[in-house]
Amino acid sequence: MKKQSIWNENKYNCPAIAASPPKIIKSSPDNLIDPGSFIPSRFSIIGSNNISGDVTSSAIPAKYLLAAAFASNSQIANIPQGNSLNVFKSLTSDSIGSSIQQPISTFSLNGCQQTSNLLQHTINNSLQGKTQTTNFLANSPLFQTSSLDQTTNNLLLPRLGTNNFTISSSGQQLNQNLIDDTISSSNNSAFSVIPNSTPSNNKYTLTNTIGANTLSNNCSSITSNSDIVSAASMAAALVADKALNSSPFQNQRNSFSLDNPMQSPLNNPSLYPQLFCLQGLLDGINTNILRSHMNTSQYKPIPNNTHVDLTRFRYKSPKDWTADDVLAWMIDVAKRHNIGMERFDLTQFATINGNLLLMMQEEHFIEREPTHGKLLYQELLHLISETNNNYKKVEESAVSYLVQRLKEEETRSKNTNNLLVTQTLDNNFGISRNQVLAGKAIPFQSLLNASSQDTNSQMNISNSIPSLGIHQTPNNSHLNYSNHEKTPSIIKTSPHSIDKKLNKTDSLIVNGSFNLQNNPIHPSPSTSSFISNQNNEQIIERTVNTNIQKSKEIKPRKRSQHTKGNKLWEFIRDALRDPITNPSIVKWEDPHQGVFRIIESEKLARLWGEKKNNQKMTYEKLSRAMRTYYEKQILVPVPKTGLYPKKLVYKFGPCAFGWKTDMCSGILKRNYE
DNA sequence: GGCACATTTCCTGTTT
DNA sequence: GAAACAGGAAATGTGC
Repeated sequence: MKKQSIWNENKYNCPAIAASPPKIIKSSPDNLIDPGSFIPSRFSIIGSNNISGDVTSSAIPAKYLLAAAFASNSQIANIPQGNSLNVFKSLTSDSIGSSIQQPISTFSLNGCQQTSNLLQHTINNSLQGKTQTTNFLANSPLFQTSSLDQTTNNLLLPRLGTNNFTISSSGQQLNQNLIDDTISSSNNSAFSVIPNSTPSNNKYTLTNTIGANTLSNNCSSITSNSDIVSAASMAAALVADKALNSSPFQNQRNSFSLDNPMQSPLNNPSLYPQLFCLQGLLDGINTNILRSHMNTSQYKPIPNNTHVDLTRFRYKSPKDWTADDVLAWMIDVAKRHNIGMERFDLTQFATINGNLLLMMQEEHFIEREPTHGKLLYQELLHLISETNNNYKKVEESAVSYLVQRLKEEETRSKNTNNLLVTQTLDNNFGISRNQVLAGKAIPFQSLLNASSQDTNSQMNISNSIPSLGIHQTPNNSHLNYSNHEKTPSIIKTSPHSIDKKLNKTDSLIVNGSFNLQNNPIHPSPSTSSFISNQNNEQIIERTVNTNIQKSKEIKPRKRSQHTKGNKLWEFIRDALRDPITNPSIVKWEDPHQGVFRIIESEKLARLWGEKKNNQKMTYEKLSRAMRTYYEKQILVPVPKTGLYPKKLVYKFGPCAFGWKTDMCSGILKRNYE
């Protein structure tokens, strides 16, 4: 008998459902995913709204279902034909209690090679999903409240005690084994199915508790396992909605409101096509597949502390990396080089933190990871080099800005009050005028520190700085980065002690600086310098702004407020974030490089015209305006190398911000102004 | 009213 | 040949 589902197959425009339920759904890029034999073991599904770019994933076929399950700390089981079991997950704890999941054991398999491929593919995609989901959720203030437990901070919503979703059912028809499976792990599962104590109407209630607010949705009957999963995916959609509601992207979304049932995912599945595909995928699966035969003792829940934030390392100096960050970095390397995780021995690095990593030589890497050690070493060198270049860029920008301003001031005040200029610089930046004019490198940090100490500043940023982890010195003179470290670090230890630890003296760190291929480079910026979110950017910008105003007391130059609303490039940037316009009107070619393409040029122009109340806007005019951005470095020309389409492709430049967090845009923005 | 700014409009010439 | 690109020059709307 065909199952009656709460999801009407004809109701949704879902490719996976449109045809008869597929037994096997091929999934790009490797066509390896077979949902018929590969499903999450729990209903721990993180929903993904169709936000584009670097915010979250944009598609959830089977692989993302798995990815989501993985991201939400669910175990993943592969149950091939014959009900044999293949489990892959493990914990590799380090001294601080963090851990990372990776496959450790495979049991007898049917179709061994295929399963192995699936496993690898899934792990890769799971990690990818986790990163993206984390990125996405991390942008929501919802997850940044002070009530977060330290041990779960930066983790996904469902891991938080006050943010649990529960699907509580009052029905009798749930598969008892299914209930057993899910209820036994309800505390760790994002979405749990819990039988209601007063069975009556075969309904389940989707309860979303976030803080003090509880929202309940009464849903239809559950008659199959896939109904449960569907319900979980709706819960996932609600998670996404909650996150979006409180996120900076809320204005760019096309979503639903719980207050308006007609906009709920139940009634508007086109907004959540990925989620609504799940049932279609799972309809092709044996309904008894959901671990109903498993012994739960084989399937212990993963502890709460098993999440690793796979993006955090990007915002830190390598020397500040924890062991988790090191592992996350390795995963990133593996992903970028298409190295299967099962061929990447993470355990050998499980207790290595950033400091130790920086002390390791190539042979240490190779020792621990014979196959890819060299690659890891080179990647680390590259990262350090890149990091320092970026840092240098900020410094240079700040310095050149100061030089420019100082020269202006000097010209202006030559006949008036030369002392003022000197005092202004000294007071505001803690640096000497001669130092600036000599083009001497000035630690960028000193700009922040000096400014934050200026009690006369129009803007008090001192409260903001600690929140970013920036430590201030009592002295506003030239700054030694090592003064700002929270804890004593091995970086400050002598080469001798380094030698003791690794039996080598030649490391990447020498006397507080990264020593890169015998070329001394800039000292490592403190952790704070690597925090590159928009808040920081704004603070940097404000800091410089404040100082600009101070140094231009004669004639303050205020920031332009001439345009109504967004500027053109901001409009395009926002369009790239909006699922309504991305990818139909604009889309990313390479979100990491900031390369995007205009798909529907005239439509984009029309939208821009609507925004500016100008019905005569054309792409020709819009593109002319965009070309003015080349001069300002908001856009940079895209090389016509054949890498990208030759037409309608643009690239954000160093002075564009917000398309991807960056640390220097605030400074550079001021600079071109 | 003057100014700065961010486009907008129009144009010619070039490249894809 | 059409569409897009490039960039000069002047005009425009807005906010200060």
